[in-house]
Amino acid sequence: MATRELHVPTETLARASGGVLSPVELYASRPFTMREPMADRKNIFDVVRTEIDCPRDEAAILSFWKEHDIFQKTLDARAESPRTFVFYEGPPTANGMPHNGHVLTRVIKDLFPRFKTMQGWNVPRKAGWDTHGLPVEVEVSKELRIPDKAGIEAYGIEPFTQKCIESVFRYTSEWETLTEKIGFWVDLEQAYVTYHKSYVESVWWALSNLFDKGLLYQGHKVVWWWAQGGTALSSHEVGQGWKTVDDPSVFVRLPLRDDPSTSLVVWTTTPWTLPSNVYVAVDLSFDYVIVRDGEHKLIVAAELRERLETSIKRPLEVLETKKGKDLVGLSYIPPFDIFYSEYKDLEAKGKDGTTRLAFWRVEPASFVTLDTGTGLVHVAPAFGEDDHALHRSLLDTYENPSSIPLLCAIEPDGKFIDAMGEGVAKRWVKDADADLIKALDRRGLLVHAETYRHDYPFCWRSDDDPLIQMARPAWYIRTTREIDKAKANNRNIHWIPDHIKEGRFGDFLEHNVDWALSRERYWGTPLNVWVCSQDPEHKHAPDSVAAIEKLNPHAFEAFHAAKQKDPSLSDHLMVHKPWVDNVVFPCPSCGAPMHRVPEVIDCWFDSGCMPFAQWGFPHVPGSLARFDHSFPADFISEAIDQTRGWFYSLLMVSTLVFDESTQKQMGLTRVRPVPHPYKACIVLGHTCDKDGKKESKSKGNYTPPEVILDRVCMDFAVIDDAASRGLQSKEGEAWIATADLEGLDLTDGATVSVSGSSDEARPFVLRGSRKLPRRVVLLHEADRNALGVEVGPLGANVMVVEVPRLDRKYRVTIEDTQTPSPGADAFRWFFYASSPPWTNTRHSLSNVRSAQKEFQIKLRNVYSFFTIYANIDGFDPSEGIAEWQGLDAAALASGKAVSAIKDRPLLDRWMLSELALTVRDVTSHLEAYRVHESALRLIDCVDALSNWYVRRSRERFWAAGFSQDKRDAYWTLYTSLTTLARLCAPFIPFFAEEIYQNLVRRPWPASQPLSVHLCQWPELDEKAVDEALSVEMKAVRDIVSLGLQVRTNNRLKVRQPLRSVDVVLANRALKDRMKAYESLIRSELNVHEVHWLDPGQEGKEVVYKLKPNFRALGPKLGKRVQEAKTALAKADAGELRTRLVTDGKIVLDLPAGAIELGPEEIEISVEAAEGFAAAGDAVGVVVLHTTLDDALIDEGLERECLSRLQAIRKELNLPYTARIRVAIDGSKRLRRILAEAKTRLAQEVLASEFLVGQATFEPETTKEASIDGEPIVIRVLRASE
RNA sequence: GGGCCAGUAGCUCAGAUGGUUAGAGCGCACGCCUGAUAAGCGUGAGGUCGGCAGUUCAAUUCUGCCCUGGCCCA
Repeated sequence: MATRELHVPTETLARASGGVLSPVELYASRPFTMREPMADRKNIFDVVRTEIDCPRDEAAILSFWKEHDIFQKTLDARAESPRTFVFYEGPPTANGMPHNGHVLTRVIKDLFPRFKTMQGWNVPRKAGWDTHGLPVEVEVSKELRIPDKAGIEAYGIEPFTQKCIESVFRYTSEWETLTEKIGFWVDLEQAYVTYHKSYVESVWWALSNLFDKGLLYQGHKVVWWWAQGGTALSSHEVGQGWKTVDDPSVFVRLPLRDDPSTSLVVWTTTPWTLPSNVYVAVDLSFDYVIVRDGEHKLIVAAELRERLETSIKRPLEVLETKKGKDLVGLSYIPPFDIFYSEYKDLEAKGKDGTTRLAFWRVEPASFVTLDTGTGLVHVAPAFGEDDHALHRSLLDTYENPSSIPLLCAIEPDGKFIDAMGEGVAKRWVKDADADLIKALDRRGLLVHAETYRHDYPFCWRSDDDPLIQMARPAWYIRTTREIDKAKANNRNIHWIPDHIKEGRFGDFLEHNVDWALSRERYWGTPLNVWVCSQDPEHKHAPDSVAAIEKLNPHAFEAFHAAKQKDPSLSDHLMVHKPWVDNVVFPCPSCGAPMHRVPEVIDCWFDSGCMPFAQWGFPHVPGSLARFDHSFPADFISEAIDQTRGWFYSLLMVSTLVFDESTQKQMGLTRVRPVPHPYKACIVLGHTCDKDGKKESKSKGNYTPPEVILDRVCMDFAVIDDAASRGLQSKEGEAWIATADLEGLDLTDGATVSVSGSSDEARPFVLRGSRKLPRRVVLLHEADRNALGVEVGPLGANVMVVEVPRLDRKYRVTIEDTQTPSPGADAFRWFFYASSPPWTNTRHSLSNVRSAQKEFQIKLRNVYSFFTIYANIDGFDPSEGIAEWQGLDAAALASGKAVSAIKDRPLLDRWMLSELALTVRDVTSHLEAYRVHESALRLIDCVDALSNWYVRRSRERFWAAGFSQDKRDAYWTLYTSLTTLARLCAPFIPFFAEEIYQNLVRRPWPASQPLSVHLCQWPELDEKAVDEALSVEMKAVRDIVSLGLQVRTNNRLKVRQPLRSVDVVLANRALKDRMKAYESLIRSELNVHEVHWLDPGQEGKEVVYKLKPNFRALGPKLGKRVQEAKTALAKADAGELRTRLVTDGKIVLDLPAGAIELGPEEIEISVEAAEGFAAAGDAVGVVVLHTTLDDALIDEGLERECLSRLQAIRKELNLPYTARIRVAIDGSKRLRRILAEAKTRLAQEVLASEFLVGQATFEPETTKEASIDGEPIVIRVLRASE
């Protein structure tokens, strides 16, 4: 027997001080071979190891795959297939560590390509990396301690982008390791990278295409602006930073120009926007009142008057009521006059020929509400989104929009312009609020000021910096122009779950606004728009470096020169800032030099170009064919947060770029109809902790993937009694948070291995406490010394994220060395089986283990059972057919002495039918992307195999000799296991491979495919399907279940045989078909006879119950159905039932008259009467005859003896085939029984000598016992042969 | 604040086009089995199907409102 080291070598632990071991290191420390011989070489199959250690087995499989390049072989094998299944890999960013959510995504993504490959499709799987964008810049800025954009400029954009390139692949090795270990087969070597020159040029081509179609334009966009960083934040980033804060809330009076004694009252929580005020908005239909407030008259919404009264604690007498529409057009004096003197008389000329003042007018708007404020809304188009929209819509009605400026009193750095004057100019807007309020008060314009608590966004990376909304010049894609096409495209996508189509995604398209494309940043695809220095209306969007060089062959000279100086300069930087900013070429219209606009683009646009940019289409030679071959994708999958991300960018780019004419023009072989670029999309939920909370690094409520994949261990910061919140440390004990204890799937009192900075790992008793925070461990002083650790400077206040990075002397690693991690298959299976993929998944080590036990371990037990007996019996599937290929029905039927399915025993036919139905169902589920359903179906099948087929067939495998019945059993089990191995292969590729290698490759090392992943997907064996058999077997299992229930209730152990059982079936039609199952029922229930009773034959142990068939009678009787129910319950059920059988109908007297009921309208159930050894449910009633006679008791005693003998065999730890010598002595009765049963027993327990009475040998073991009061002495010696 | 999703046994999840006894697995309790044995099997307890109204002969299922969690958006 091979032995296995259960402890982790100390040198491994020592190396672990740098963090979690890489798998390569980890597995290198474990010696093994692919097939570790566990038993005799002559065995046909390897014996399955008793202990379960999936990480170790999976590592062996991984190296097997690597050694034989199996992934590549699966691609090669299908390369010529006429059917291509297209999968797009949504690029992750590699500048963060992969987490459980990525595992979910990757295992779902992996499932379908594997399935389709086995079905014979060609499935290219090109990996990709998303490398651009603000997160990368932020990461690099942090590292370089650069606070803002000015800092980046000072540092130098060129070295900065260099740093960005280095940063984007910081965690690549972690990603690749994880990808490999979870068995995600994707072509990492050919991965596309969004910053690569070929990729950028593809994106340029797409943008150029949109530019030519007039879909790219420049305008203003109100953005959430991080003034300190000088950048806009994406909505996603804004979403991360909302906080509840107190802001000033001011009510400001704006005197009417024509009647300064009357004022509009507006309300705002951002006083700093008041200097930029341009309009006041009202709702046309609201009522407004003019009220008296001392010497002033104020205008507010009627409904909000009282609230204002309460705030200012003064009565506001109503003088007059007006409609909103009466206020429209009034002019007022703005609160600050920085723009007033210059623009107060600026006129706007309407397209209708009218003339009006451009600014400081009351305008109607739909966004005015009566929730807060005054019903009069201060509008500053430079800031609010609604404000800006109102401004735009007014401009649209003017003849002279370009002469109407956008008034803005602050600079992009968030500071006031000089015109604001002393005290306010150059101040950060939020800091100036108080002074602005004071100024308003001084000038008598402040009606009221208070504070207002609300949610306000802050910068997610610098949470002291509030964001401000601000209109910025920006480039847009005019998505709204083609939104109907996008919607039509969406309607044709197969969304899983389908509510995404009309729900979240449809909704998003419904409220579509133009795509704000540009970013005022550095590390991104540069926007390829050049503007003429003579006439800014001349713009040009070249689609590639070559196109630029055509206009100016020296355009990239600066880059080439730099490259010559420093050959390590990445070629990809050529198309990035700052190099591309130096590119100048003559304007095609007038010849003047053109310069590029400064912006880069939204990196979501990069990702949306992935279907063609991954091939460098259309510039890279051969890219047309590759793109043509892989457009659109059959399948993509990402988490739900990609709805507005990748799902949208893909759809929108494809819709806009690849309209019919572009497809034709670019030379695609055929025009792809919608949907494109993806036909089906599985939308995934998020992974949560076991309490349903989102996994979070800072909270520590996540299970690191390594714990599932490698070793059950975690790092903890060391604390002592001083920081233990009252807990007392004890030598040999380690106290941690209960949540962490559960996270490791351990219970209080478990023994674990703890290692510190000294090399030695020591055993500890683990204790859980609710008082401790996560990721700290309380250790006794003596233990701290022994481990070479001490309390860190932060004590118990250390942050969870910091723990793994603590110096080795401040932390320990706690490991459960007893139980290996569940491994990659378990990780995968958990995501398939635990819940539908779009619901949030509660992930934890114990949940993963549970799911594994339910399926993989059960399958493993059956597989193990098979190898044990097949080896003993010498069952060799390859006997006589050494060149066998394939495993389908036809092939399997050709094995030696294989009987046709129809000739096999019932149980075999049933199992093969279940198997065939599983093939049918799993195939159709996968074809429709129903992951969870297919997993459930597999669980059912394995359960049927283990829990019924093997259980009921065990005796057949134990039988002496090699009868046809035994052969049938082996072939059935062999067929089931090898079919399941293939069905499971996409789900649990490692274990499927193990089964396959052992059960298929070992008998046929040459002729069968090298790997299960090179096999054909199982074909449905129609001949094996027998649905009636399934129904019948279900009934049998129910009957057995009832019988066992009766035994339990009456304390009749199964070892004691009983004379007979009576069965009354609810469904009489089943009765005749049940005969065939009698022997099954007899042996399961250990009874001699089964009697199938007709209704009426049963005695008092059965009662009938009648009730209406509500589904049938409800619509017919309406309210009276309840009366019928009462009447049926009261009636003599037995008699009515008989009448129903004889007459085919009954008449029921109801209060409102008699009614006639047919058999379809009544439900009859049988129940066991009280006081009998009987039980019943939907299938019928089972009655046991419990009287025992001497013969039955003798039989029971014989079985007892057998059981004791087998127990002794087990105690002696005998091999299954070892012979023994037996001598049994006991009471007279036992001696008689044993003498009669001698031959049978000897055969069962493999006794070469079976004596009743005294032993003639020196026994190895002697057992004295008493069976039901009968004394017995058993002596056993293992036989020499 | 708005939208979408989810809420069913201690846990993880099924299910029901509205039909009167709501299921499975795990866990727990009790027991069985002992040639899959650091396994296997059975039985049992455990649910006002998130809450409140409404529609209906009948609601866990349909409708409305509310609560909790998650995500997206403001």
